[in-house]
Amino acid sequence: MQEIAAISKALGEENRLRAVTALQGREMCVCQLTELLGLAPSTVSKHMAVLRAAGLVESWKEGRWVHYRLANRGAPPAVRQALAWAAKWLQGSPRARQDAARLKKILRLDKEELCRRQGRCRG
Amino acid sequence: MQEIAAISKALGEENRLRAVTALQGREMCVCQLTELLGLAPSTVSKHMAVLRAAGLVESWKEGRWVHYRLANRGAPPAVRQALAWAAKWLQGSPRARQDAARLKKILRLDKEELCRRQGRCRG
DNA sequence: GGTACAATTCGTCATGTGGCGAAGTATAAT
DNA sequence: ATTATACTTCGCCACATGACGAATTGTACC
Repeated sequence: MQEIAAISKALGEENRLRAVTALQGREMCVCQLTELLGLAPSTVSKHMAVLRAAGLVESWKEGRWVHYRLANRGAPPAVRQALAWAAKWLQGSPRARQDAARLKKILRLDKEELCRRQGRCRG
Repeated sequence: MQEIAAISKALGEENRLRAVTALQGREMCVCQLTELLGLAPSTVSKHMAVLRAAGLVESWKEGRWVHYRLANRGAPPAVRQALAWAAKWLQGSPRARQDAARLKKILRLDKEELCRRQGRCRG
């Protein structure tokens, strides 16, 4: 029951739902998610930690970057079904559409430029 | 997206999951739920209000009693599917089993006796 | 080694949430 | 009308959570 509660709780927050939706069909690093969500990196990191603790996403390091993807393959059935549920009903949501448009632009930028846009590279 | 978040948030709490599980296939009044969950009536009432706001349960008055049932019929598909998901994966949970056993006994008592057991009738 | 930098962790704050008991509301019984 | 009672609302408290910036960590590049 705790596992089901953890999954539900993880999905019970708008910004995390936005992240999950953005990860539909692609991998993203934290800096891309940060740009999309418009939150501080530390905040995004915490959100992703919640999603990972619930088993909804998995992450791995590649150089300095940490990539996240949905835990579709090899995840418990309850998790897969929850993700499918969220994806299905968020599809038409205005917020999801809006994010999808912004995401397109973000994915076109390379990471250096992204960083510059966030104003954290001019040390 | 807010609706999906509200549904998830409502299900993201153990006692509310217990209530939803108990309502599987039956209606219950608040005093029965209170006995099952072992919480104060006011707390149970608040939990049920959250579930109702998310569209997961519906309630109606019958005399002094307020009955709750799952919002299966006529509810939005996202709600029905969420309830089905929760029911499916809570089935085997130890907590759910334990509650099911206690629930059997509670349902055998009539409401007067229930009230007496809760020690709120000896004004 | 030293610097740059993506990400996380830490410290802090404001707000949200779960819990209770007391007070209030609505309905039944006397 | 008065009392009893099933539930909700209100007021309060302790704790959880989302947000940020600062400090820390791990990795690449001089």
